[in-house]
Amino acid sequence: MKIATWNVNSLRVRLPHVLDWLKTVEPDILALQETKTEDSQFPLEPLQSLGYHVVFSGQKTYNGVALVTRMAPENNITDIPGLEDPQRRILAATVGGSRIVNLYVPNGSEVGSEKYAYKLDWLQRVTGWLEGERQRHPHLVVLGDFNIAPADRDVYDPVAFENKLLCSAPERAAFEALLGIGLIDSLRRFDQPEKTYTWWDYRMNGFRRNLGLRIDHILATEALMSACLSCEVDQGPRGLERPSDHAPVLAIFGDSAS
DNA sequence: ATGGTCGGTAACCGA
Repeated sequence: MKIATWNVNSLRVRLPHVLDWLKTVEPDILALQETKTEDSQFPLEPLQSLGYHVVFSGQKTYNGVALVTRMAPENNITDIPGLEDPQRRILAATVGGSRIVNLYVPNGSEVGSEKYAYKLDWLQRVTGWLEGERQRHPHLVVLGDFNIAPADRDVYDPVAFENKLLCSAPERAAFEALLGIGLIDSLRRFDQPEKTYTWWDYRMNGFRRNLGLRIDHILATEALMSACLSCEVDQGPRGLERPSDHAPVLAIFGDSAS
């Protein structure tokens, strides 16, 4: 079973990349963020024609999440108790017996800003809800754009980013709290190339110079992780013409998840 | 040199 996450920064612009990637990699589940598409405008048919089910929660201009799945998604959720949020950032579904939670965590704008406070509050509320999800679903995957680089090795210049957005102590503590409910950072279960990142700023030739951060993650419960065979970043799509500023992250699970 | 580039949408905002 192949499970992936990809912030596409506008699904309509990135649709050719997404379709090519689905054909090449053939994931069982692909979680998309920043679709930036109202549900009435969602490009459903091209994805369905590849044999996928699709559920989505979008809005105009900003945010938006989707799940592209081989097996039919069940018990879909786009809103959680205790979080009245018009921003479309959460999409959970049960797929093939596993609970899949796709998150587009708020960016936070700047440490100390109103958006930063919203980010931390959002993370706290979502983590509280996920604790219940973890109890209800032994096979739980939480994946998406977390907008948090968990440690200094996830940052191309840790000194410059010290206590800056995406790296501040409260954000990293929020990420640790998420792991604390019983989730594992799948990429760190495996050896990775030096300086493995998932996002590179469009400016400054960031990708060519590998000036990146690792802010997109696939977390899973130990019951699933014990069957995880690999997790890696696919930098290929980031090098295409008109790329997203994020690369997909892909985890592969064997059959023996128990 | 404290910039720079995208996407969405129509002068800027958000990332």
